[in-house]
Amino acid sequence: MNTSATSPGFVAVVIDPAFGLGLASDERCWTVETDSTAASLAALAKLDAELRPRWVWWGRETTQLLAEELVPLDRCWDVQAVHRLLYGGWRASSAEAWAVVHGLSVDSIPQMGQLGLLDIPVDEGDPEQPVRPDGHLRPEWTSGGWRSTPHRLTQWASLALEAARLQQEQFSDLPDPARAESTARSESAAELLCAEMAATGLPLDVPEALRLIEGAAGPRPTSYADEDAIRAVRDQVVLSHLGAQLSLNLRNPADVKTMLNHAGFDLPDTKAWRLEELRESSPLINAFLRWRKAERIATTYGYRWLDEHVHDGRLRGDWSSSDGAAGRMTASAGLHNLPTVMRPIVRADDGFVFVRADLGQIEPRVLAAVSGDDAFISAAQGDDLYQPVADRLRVSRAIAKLAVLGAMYGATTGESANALAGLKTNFPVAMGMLERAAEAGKRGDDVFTSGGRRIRMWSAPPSDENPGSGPATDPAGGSADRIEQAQSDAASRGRYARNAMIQGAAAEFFKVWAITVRRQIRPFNARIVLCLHDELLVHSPADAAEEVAEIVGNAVNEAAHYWSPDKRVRYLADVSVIHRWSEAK
DNA sequence: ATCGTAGGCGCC
DNA sequence: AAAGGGCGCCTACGAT
Repeated sequence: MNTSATSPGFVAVVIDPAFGLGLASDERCWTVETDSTAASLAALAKLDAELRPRWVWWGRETTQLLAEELVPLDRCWDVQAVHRLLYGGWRASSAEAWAVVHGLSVDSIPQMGQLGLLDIPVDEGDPEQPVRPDGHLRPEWTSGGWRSTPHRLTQWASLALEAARLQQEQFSDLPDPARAESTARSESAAELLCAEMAATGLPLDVPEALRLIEGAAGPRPTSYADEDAIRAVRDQVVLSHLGAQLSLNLRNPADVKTMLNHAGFDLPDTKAWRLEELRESSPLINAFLRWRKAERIATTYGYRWLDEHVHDGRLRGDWSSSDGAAGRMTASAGLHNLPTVMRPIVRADDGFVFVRADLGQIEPRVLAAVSGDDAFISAAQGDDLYQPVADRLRVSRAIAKLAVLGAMYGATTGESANALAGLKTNFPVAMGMLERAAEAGKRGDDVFTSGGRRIRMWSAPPSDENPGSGPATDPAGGSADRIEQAQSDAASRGRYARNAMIQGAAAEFFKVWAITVRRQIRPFNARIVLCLHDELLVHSPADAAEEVAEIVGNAVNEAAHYWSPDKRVRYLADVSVIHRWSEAK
């Protein structure tokens, strides 16, 4: 099927800050010479308005430049992001994407530098050509050589174009090529959004952050000795509950187990949820749990974190539009796991507010949509999905919720597993879809999300291959153990595949929502500053808050229209206008 | 010294 | 109510 009549044509672009733009379309290659990055980006924006193409670029090196100046582009094709969609996993270099679309093994990708003694010398051909005789991209080019001359810029752009065309062709192998291609477009725009979030940063109230850190971790240490002393004071609060002068390290779980043993508690591990139940009955455990909270802030979100990741009142980290598992966004620098107690420090600038929104019950709703289970879809038509499920199963809402979540996560024991039988009889289509994914995973077969993302499975390494791997375990490796291990690996792959169908589909929906918001809030000078799996935080001028909030809410319906395989499923967003992140419900 | 793994916890 | 899926980041520790 040819969609080129209705969709904009590809134009590939590479940007060299010193020189200008290298461009390639199906008809021609050309350059736009400029004397600065700003001029290059201005020229690009002008071309975008004139040609209205779908921009093709290799990946990060381009999106980073665009994001720094916030160039307002929307339609794009990010070869590295599309590669992750097609191929799965984290690896996403240009050389890798190139190799895969050309059917070359990624293991044969040439590296820069000396030839190893055992390497078979290959014909490297003409260094002026970006593609080697063996078909791989020349490493000297991928590592920056592409920008050394104007001619090379256009060559490099035409290769990006070729890679994109080949990626497009590869979608024809998927069950729904048109849908996968639309995922490729939204994933590409999400990558651009990620680059913008990395450049913009999350506004932080630094004085408040310092107060909070001091409360948990004590004053900023002035020396290593001082740091030790402060730590000792923190530890002493817990250790003082132990009558004897036991020498133990609270940061060593084995020591903690010993400590609890002495106090009369025999526990398999020291996980917080397990200790939580004993909190009331033991001042020691209570003190220890409080210690762990403080220790978390002191070590992960303390002064070092502030110094390393917060500058000019902005918390900045790397953003990736799709992690290696199911395609959720990831972020570093604590952007995705800031403790709730620290959320008050996320504060809008003066004259600005946050428009915050989260999707309600998104995972079961996408399960309804991607499975096409009529009974489940009908449960997903109202504001609450779990109550209708509970009514059908004749159980409480709490049990129904537990069962649905358990079905998506692959729970095997407890209450949720008990209720699973009810789900299977009442929602056979949805449960069957999950079951099939789990079976494929157990076999080691890749599975695909609704939008066409490959979920790559792994298999247990053959145990006689590398006998010495792993920590000093029994070299004999009893075969019963091995079988048990293989079964446990298979079960683990089953849960992984099962969950990836849901987590991945929810991530696809979320990204369509986010990029829709990104595009529509631009005229109001508002920006997305945080994406958290089902939650969006928009930094908006205060006087535009109402309009931005309306856009964010409406964009859910647009995302549903664009993405959802079933239009009857209802998607909900809770939207609020706040000054600090902690004001969210 | 440096590396990989395990246990743990933060968020969803 | 039970403890299942994902990620990043911390410390401790054993192997190299």
